[in-house]
Amino acid sequence: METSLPDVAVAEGALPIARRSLHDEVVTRIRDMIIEGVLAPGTRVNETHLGQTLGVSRTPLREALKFLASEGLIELVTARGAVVKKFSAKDVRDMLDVLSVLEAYAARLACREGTDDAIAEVRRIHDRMVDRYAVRDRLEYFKLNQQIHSAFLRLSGNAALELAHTSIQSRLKRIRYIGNQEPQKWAAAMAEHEEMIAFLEARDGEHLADVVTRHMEHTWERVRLTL
Amino acid sequence: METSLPDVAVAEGALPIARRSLHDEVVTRIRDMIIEGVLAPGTRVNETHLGQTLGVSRTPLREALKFLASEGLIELVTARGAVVKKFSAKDVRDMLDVLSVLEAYAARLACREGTDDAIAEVRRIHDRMVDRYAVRDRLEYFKLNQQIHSAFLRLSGNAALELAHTSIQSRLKRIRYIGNQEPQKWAAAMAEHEEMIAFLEARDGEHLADVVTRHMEHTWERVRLTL
DNA sequence: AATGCGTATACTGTATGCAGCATTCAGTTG
DNA sequence: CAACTGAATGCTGCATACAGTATACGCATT
Repeated sequence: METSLPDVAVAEGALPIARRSLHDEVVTRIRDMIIEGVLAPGTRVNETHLGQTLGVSRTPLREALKFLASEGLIELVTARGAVVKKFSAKDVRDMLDVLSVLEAYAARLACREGTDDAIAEVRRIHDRMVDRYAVRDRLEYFKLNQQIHSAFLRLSGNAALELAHTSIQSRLKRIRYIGNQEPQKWAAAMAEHEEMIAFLEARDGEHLADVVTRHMEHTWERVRLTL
Repeated sequence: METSLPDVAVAEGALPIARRSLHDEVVTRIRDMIIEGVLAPGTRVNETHLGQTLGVSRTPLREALKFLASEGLIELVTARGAVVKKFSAKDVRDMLDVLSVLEAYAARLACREGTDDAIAEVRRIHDRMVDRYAVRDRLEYFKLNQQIHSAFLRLSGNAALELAHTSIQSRLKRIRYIGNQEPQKWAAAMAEHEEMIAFLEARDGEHLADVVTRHMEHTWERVRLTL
């Protein structure tokens, strides 16, 4: 027997085949539909109809709706089914306030706990985002922006914090996507991001927390007019 | 026609009949089972079996599980079903930290936004809790304690804050229930609650935030040994 | 005896069917 | 003509049935 050969065929780098369950797939699809505005707030979701659109039976669809209801994106009314939640200006303001509190806390943690590698990874995403900004690719910019926030939260090493953040973020996606239309405001947001990454690399938690809070305040100003 | 009679028979005071859907009922039942320890962490949930226990078919049961998964109480593994989540000491510590941040923020809001009536209501629950403490009724004390925290969060008037708090609180219920066994620690927790209600009534947000943070820190000390 | 393979069993994932409630529209009555 | 009642329709809520996958056990093989 050739000793150099491994006993079993194990592909080191190979990840397990990503087998997303149908309801998981459906969850993200419905989320996207809400973000894109296909499912407008206040809309009553017809299970049979939406099921046919997605090519899925009602069962996994219903399971997905329950999941989204727990996230607060959808409201379940007894015997009347699922309704896409409508957010008032106050609701949005409240969510941004909570997000602000969470991110400020995450900022301090990230500067303390984040590994150099992980911070470098955030920098890489940031640079890609700068590229997208340079050519004014709004959709890609938006996606990378979301990625940065997620990566940033992950730096904190606090899973509960990450989950709470993700839940609110998911509810706000639609609104944030609509906002940020004007070039000036976009540029301002970009500048803040530059500040943020600098403080992160300097591991200056307090200043980073300040910028993050300010950033969220400005997000409100960018967004409030669209409500 | 007798003019004093109302045109239509409308019962002013009568509330609409509370019709909870089955899956909603199942959600709370499963939560309770986890808190009581009937469903131990790490347990794989057998849908057929649990369904028979609750006298429910698999459909609403599965829907309830999806809901709880979104809350983070249960983990969904593809083709292997639902597993009751196991929390490490770090997980618990992290959750308490986030809770601390959220409650400190809620404290400031509550002192600013809470109506006198609402604060009086919290006081009433508090007094009932004191009664239960006097006779060392642990279960009732525990329930009222949870109620106070909920009522307190509601004072803030921020729904997103409340939702985020509830979600984490729900995950911690089991652990908090086990903790607080020792008379000394229980007494200390009680004393902190006295402080809290006093600052709330004085609408002293800063001091209230301090006490809340301290309270959470002590909760960790009360709980850490049971992990 | 231990290991690997194949089959059987059991459980999850999805689809479909049925019952009950909400909504709407038409008929009826004042 | 207006308002109310009642039936018909459509949708949700739940149960059951079927298909696909994981797990466990036994058998064969080395």
